[in-house]
Amino acid sequence: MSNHKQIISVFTALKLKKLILKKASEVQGRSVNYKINYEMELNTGQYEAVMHHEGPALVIAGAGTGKTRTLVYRVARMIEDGIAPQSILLLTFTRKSASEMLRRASLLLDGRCEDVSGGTFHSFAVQVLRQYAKLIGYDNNFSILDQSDSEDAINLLRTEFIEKGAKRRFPTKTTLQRIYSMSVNTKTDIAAIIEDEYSYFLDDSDRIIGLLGFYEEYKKKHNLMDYDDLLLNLLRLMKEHTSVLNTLHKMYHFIMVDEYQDTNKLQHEIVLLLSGSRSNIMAVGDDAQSIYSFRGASYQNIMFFPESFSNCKIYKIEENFRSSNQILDLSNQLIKEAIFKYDKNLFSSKPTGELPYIVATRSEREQSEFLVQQILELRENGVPLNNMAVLFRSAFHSFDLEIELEKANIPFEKFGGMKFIETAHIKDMVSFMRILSNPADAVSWQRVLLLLSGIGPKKAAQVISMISDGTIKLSKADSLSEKGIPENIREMIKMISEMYFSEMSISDKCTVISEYYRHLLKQKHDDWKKRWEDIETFITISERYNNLQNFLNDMALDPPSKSLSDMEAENNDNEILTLSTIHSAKGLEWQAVFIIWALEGRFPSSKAVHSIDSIEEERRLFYVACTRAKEYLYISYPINIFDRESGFVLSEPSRFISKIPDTIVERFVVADGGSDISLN
DNA sequence: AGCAGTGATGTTTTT
DNA sequence: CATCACTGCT
Repeated sequence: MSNHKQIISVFTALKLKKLILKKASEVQGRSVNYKINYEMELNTGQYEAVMHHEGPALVIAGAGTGKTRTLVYRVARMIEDGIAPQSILLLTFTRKSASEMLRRASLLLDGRCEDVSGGTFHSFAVQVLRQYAKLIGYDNNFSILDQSDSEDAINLLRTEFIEKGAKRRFPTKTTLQRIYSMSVNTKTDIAAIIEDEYSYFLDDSDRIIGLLGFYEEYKKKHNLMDYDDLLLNLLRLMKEHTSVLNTLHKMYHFIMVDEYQDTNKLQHEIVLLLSGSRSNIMAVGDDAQSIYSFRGASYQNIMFFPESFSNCKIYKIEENFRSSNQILDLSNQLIKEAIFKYDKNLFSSKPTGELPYIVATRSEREQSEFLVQQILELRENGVPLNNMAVLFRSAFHSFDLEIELEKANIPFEKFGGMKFIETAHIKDMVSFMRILSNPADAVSWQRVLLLLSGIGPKKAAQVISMISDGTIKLSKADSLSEKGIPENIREMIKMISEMYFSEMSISDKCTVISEYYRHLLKQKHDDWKKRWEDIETFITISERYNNLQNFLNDMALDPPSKSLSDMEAENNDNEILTLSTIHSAKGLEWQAVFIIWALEGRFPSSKAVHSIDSIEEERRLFYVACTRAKEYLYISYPINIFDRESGFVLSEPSRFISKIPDTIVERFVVADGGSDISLN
């Protein structure tokens, strides 16, 4: 968003504020002539939340109770009341869900709804920081490190901290990054995190703390922010610069936060500051669906939300419009055993449906075969493929199924797991582009320099330090020959310099870079042809942008999740089956849902069984999975699976389903029926 | 000194 | 299957 536009929106917001107050006072007495008949279209719980006017509110909305609908109608209602769209801030978990809500609100009312400010906490933070980063010692063109960039940066420093000849292994870059991120997001000392969660690294504690301290300096020096910094620095900006906070208060008068159960301490603090003395804040969420504690989220945020304000209204929405009573019985049963929760019991007025199935198969292959068969059968019975989903705990759980689906010619789209943007070749391309935006971006330099043969960490570090101290500058003239730089590096810097000063469009720059990159790709990967297709997709995506920073923001915060083949499939909107991790399935619903690998050791994951808290989280995850289903729910697990990781044979069904009474589920065992598999 | 190739080792979930 | 740590090669 340009500066200019934001200033205008501040003025419109200010101008309309008087209007709001007048209207609101009118509302108290008699109802305004709304275009939408809210009372008719919503149930009581939803209606009350939609009509909530000013002051803090918490909406506890169980799964499938029309939480999104409530938010959509509230946006429409506020705009009907004359509130300036720009002064409403809608913070959501993904950017997709923000734009989807605003789209629905627009359909409901009119185009003004599209002007509501919205996005994720992270994208909101970037918007603000791009304007004010200077105030806290960053350049406005800072680069955003995603998780793997952050790991790479940590890895650079890691080697220096490894003790020679140590008996135990020093934590990997992934672990280190996780410790750091957890420490930031929960506002806890690194030492405490290690003690609680990584006690086997206790001996390395000092080294880890030292390393992560260097990591922080490194980021500052090279004008880099990781995901956690975005929140942290936004908070700093608001705390240390009242002028910024005041500006934000002038801009945003009403704040709504979706999926509040998945916010962490930093985000909660941001919300508190942002809502200011007006406290026009509405938090919406469901404590039973809190599934992001590994990222520092805490259901306590929602549990204790009312305590953060003096007069917080609480609305509860419990009527479920999604699932059959049979599915709800199972879900309620599951969550009944949870330890901490707001009391709630979902009920549905939907007609009676089938009992959920729990199906045991003898092998993984058989589980896949059973699914294929059942999917085809449902389809025969009129359930389209895009109304079915297969959900699983971890992305790799679907590998075997994917093979079977391909054999059976069932088109599918997978969410979660490895993303387009995370593949090495796309990361390489993004790194080149990031350098064009922030030439001090050492992480990107490191990445692209290592692509060259004969260049390792030492040489790369040397070149990078020459870049940061100005010995090497991006310039139109080739001034590197006298500095003893190897030919291939000179060539690369020359190419980058040309692009840096060029007036070409973003996609043209991408094309030039990709042509340079092609020979490196061929050298490195045998399957370069397949990867090259992805790069062509990347160029196509870049055509949509005319601002480099926006392009890079989106690549870091809202990357395209699908690879080329999936994108093509989407265009001819044929029936496509959804495969998804449960985390990525949040907020979605299907007529038929399959949950696979409901096996002790897989789900709950063997990594989660060590603590009550993480088992509780697995339970909520299972709950989320079940409540995605409208009519049909199939839970399956193979037995007698050898688990390479633990060296054990996994043979117990998931603890979450083993205690479910037989009156509310139907249990099956798969057996051979001639050449076919049949249920009995 | 620093790079690249090789065999052992662990593998959740995402903005 | 990718990452790590070691070792031999330049």
